Formats: sequence, structure tokens, C-alpha cells
Amino acid sequence: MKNKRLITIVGPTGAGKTSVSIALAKHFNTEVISSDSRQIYKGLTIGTAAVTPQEQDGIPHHFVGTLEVTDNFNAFEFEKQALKVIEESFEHYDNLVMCGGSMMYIDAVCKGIDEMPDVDLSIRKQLIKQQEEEGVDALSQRLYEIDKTYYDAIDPKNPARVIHGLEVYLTTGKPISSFRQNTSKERPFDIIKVGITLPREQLYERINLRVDKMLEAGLEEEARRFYPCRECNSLKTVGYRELFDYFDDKITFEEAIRLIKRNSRHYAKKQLTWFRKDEKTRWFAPDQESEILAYLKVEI
RNA sequence: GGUACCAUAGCUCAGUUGGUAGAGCAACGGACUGAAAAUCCGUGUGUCCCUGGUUCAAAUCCAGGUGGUACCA
Repeated sequence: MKNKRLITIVGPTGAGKTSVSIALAKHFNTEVISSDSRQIYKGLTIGTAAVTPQEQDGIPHHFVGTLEVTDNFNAFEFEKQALKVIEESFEHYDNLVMCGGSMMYIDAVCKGIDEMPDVDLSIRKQLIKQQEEEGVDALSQRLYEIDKTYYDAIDPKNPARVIHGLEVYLTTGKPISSFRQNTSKERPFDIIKVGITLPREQLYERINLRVDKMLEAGLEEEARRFYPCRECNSLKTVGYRELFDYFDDKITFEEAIRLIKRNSRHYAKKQLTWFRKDEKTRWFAPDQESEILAYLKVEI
């Protein structure tokens, strides 16, 4: 039997992954799995440039607008749910398209991540507070005493990772390193990675322009609607947090716009750094549809 | 055309009595397995407009040139 293929489209934000994914899904007469950690939330449509029903053009999309912004979600959860959908879909299709820029979500599906215990979020909250008051060094020191293996593996100046180590220990009584296997899981399907990008200058221009378009489309109003949930993880997102600062009178509107553009560019750059590491990714410009199809070895 | 002022990083500019230069913004590189659009770490990237002069030594002083700005004609 012929191998099933997960055609995985990666690349920086604003490069044009969405339209490529839909063209490919149409070509293969299949569906799209979104690997975007923000488009998965209901209502964050303008600010995340979520694929619209018009753009979808009848192609079924999974994991777009399916969660409430108050929901907690993570890469491991995504791995589980996405694999289930992928498995079911492969009963009907030979090819599936996965498209999105969330680096760790993509890796979770392609390589898997270790299962870890659920953490007590009140413990996390407490640790965050402590970090803000005492600084990260105090927490790093504690982590060092509890779990030297993990301490050596991470950047002790990075509060998110230090806190994560501590919260797992405080929740389970076991060091986080005992849960970390760091092994790659094999998948029962082929994964083929297609990168979509543009020359840096063009990419940045498109990103800046897209922010202007988002504003015209009502980003400010959308952000205002979610202001009450500004502490939710789902809203710790470029485009919203800057506007929240504006709503809080911390910065001017113009400054917020400037920062949204800059932070989007930084995000794109960070994505490129991550995606570049995977040598199996074959890179294309968003308009190279026929080249992409040729690469996927099909008749044009 | 005349006078004055200016010319330094991608941009805006700082640079003391001469000792080959540094801030902000922007940019660039990297890490990252249960927050990942998160969270961190790192990097000055320069023909100091050009040519000549003075000097041990010029971004700095002098002359000329070029370009720009303002005002006067």
C-alpha cells in the first residue's frame, strides 16, 4: 500500500502559507490541519490572520477557531488531537496538508514530545509572582538543588523554563528531567516539508502592510472585545498585547502600531531561525505553486 | 548669486583641551520538549562627505571642493 503523506507547510508569518495550503489541498482534494497555536482560538480572527471561510473555499480546516480563549492548550495536547484527526483523515485521503507557523506544534506532530504530568496552575501562578518579586536567580538556585540535570540543560536566566521545571517538581514531587526522554517518535506516515518564504525585505514589507490592513479590518475593536481576557495565554499574542497596553494608557496608539509591526517582524525572524535548522525543508516563494507541485511529484 | 549653519552606523543624533568613535530606534545571529505569536541569550554592522594642509597623531584645526538646509538677494 502506498504511504500516506503529511504535506507540512512551514515558514514565517506573512509569507503566504495559507494560500499555498489551500491550493495544495484543492489539488490533492484533501483537507487542512492548522498548526497555528493562536488561530485555534475562536474570535482571534483579524489579529492572527486566521484563514477565513472565503479563503477556505470549501476546504475543510481543522483546529481553526475551535477553542475558547479561556481554554488552556499546549503542544502535547495538540500532538494528541492532531494525530487523531490525521489518522482518521488518512482513511479517506492519501495526502493531507498541515499548515501553520507554530514551531513547537509542528515538531510535536512530526517528532512527538514527551508526555509530562499536568501542572497545577495555581503553583505556576505562585512561582510567577515569586519570580517577579525575587528575580529569576533565586528560582534557578532552587531548581539547581532539586534537579541539576534539567538545570544544566536549560538557560537558568529564562524564567519560563525555570518555572516550568519547578512547577512540575512541586506538582508531582519528581524532577522534570525524569519525564524528559527527548526522543523522536516515528510516525506511520511520510512527512514532507515545504517552506514558504520571501526575501527578508519583502517579507517585512508584507508584514507591515498586513498590520495596516488588520487595523482597517477592525483589529482595535477585536482586541477591545478580548480585553477582559488579557491575562489569558491565548491573548499573549502579538497584535493584542500591544493594544492592551494602549488601552491601559501605557503607550500611545501610534506606538502600539509600531510595536505590533516590529514584534511581528521579530516573530517572523524567530520562525526563520527555527525552521532553517530542518535541512529536510525545501524552500519556495509563495507564488511558486507549480514548482511546489513538481517537488511533490505530481502532474501540474 | 551672497551669507550662515550642517555633513559621523540603516535612521535620528552625541562625540570634551586633537589620541582612529557611541547612544536611542531599526537591524542581525542564536537557544528553546507540556506558556512557543511564549520565554530567553548574544552582536556595532562605520571610507566620521571628498581632496589636500598643519601635526608624532585629525571625526575634531585650516583651505578648497561637493551635497543639503535656512535666510538674504
